[in-house]
Amino acid sequence: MATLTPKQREIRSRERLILTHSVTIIRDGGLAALSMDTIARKMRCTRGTIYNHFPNKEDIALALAARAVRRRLRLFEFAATLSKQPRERMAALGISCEVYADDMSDDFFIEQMVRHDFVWPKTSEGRRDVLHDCEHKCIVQVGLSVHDALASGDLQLPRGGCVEDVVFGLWSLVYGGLILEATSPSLAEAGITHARVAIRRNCNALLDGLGWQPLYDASSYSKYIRRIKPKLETHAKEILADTSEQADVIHERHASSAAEGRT
Amino acid sequence: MATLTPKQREIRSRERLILTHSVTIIRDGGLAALSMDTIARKMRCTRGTIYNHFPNKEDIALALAARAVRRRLRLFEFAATLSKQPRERMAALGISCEVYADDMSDDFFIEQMVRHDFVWPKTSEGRRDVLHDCEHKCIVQVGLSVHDALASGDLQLPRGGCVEDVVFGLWSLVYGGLILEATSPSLAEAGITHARVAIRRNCNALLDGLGWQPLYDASSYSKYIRRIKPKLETHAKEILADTSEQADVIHERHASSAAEGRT
DNA sequence: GTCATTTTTGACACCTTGTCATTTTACTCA
DNA sequence: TGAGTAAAATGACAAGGTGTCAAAAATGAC
Repeated sequence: MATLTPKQREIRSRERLILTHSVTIIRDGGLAALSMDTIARKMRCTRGTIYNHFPNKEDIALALAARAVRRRLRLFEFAATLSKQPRERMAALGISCEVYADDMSDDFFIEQMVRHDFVWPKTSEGRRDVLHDCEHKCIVQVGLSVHDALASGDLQLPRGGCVEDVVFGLWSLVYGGLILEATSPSLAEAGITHARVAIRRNCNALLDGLGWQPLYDASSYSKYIRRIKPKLETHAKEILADTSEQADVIHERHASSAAEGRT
Repeated sequence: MATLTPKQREIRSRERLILTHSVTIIRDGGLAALSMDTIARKMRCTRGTIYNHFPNKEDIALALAARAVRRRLRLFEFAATLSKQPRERMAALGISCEVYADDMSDDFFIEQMVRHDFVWPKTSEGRRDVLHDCEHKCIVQVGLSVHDALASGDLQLPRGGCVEDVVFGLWSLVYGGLILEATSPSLAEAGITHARVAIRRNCNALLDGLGWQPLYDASSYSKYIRRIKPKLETHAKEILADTSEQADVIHERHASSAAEGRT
């Protein structure tokens, strides 16, 4: 069972091919354009074949989302290595979100799309778990820097405050801000023309409000960002280029896939 | 043209009936359960009749969303009357968001749903404009309090900062937080069990970070919230009970609807 | 009560989904 | 190399949704 026949290898690689084609379809037609038929036509096979790999298109979207979160995690992990100072590391994590939304925008969008009522209820539980697991790890990663700040004394939480609340605040601010930027056409009209700048400033204001040392200093902050942003962008490209990661096969229509994929 | 025949009145009220039934359907089956067929069956008529009022189900959802934002605006406007002190007024606006998400949760959810790729592109431009207009007014409402704070000297913006950025920050924090609370199952798992408390604390930290006077004081803050939240809840109920607002008829299939609804 | 107008109807053509018996293909072993 | 078996690919199917439109029914004016 160790060696795979050519056919088996073809099938296995098709998993990835389905995802690749799906990304293309979603990119230039939105999630609405993704149908088993569209994919099948692109792959020059019939719908039935695709059903051998995924139980429905929602699960394909979820597989894409899972891959997206996995990539995001890798970017976060890299960002966390860029500085020893907790507040700088938080800044790096914040910027990595920007980079994620810009340089891995397909992934950024699919993550949102998958939450929707039309998609979420139809997805399979197993794959949902994979997604949650990665998400959790992302949150933990951010939490580590907050813990470090506490340990080093840079940050003192107010009575009743906890690490998770801080993480949640930054997460809301960055994610909320990016989503608003992406989906609220009334934003520009409301005078918010540089959402990114505003998000950065607001994150810093929040951390300052918590008394996180050293407090925000415009020049050293922007100097630091200028230094690390290119690194993050380069790393994002590397992550995107990395095709080594195995597609997580969960669904099985024929018993064979199970035997081949697990035991 | 001033007086309406019984038939005309029936047709006009049906618009509202469609929306009412749609809310019920969405509430206990999600937006995915909403189909022209489902509505027609509930209303004891055929799909064709509904097409006389709305060009597609997406526009029904958008009409619901527009009504939702209109209600949100009314709640905001009320919240703004609750205190003369800018920082207290900001708190009232923040709490009104909580009340909106809790006591007008159908409206809160439909607002999000409508943004989605499956819905947005299919909606009619006219109704999208109505939505944007209301949204804009909501933002302006929050902006007024920030301006007041500047005028009174309670707040001094940092070099390069602008009112809109502050509004955007609070908006991201509250909206982002509420959305995360509603859609991220990994939240609890990550230790964020009291999202509402966290959101409040983070908003205050953000305002403190900007130096907005008077700085956060736990006891006076919670005393204030205890005083105004019931008022907001009562007002929310009143808004929900108010059926007077005219459904904004935009779509017309028969020329008659246009003549009746506009000139 | 009749007639012109407007509304409602239901059948239509079209699309997408998920299933499954049947056909085709690939691998194994002689 | 060829036969047999196991697996995968196929395409036809039923179900269920959309949006349209000619025809039927209902309404209100006279």
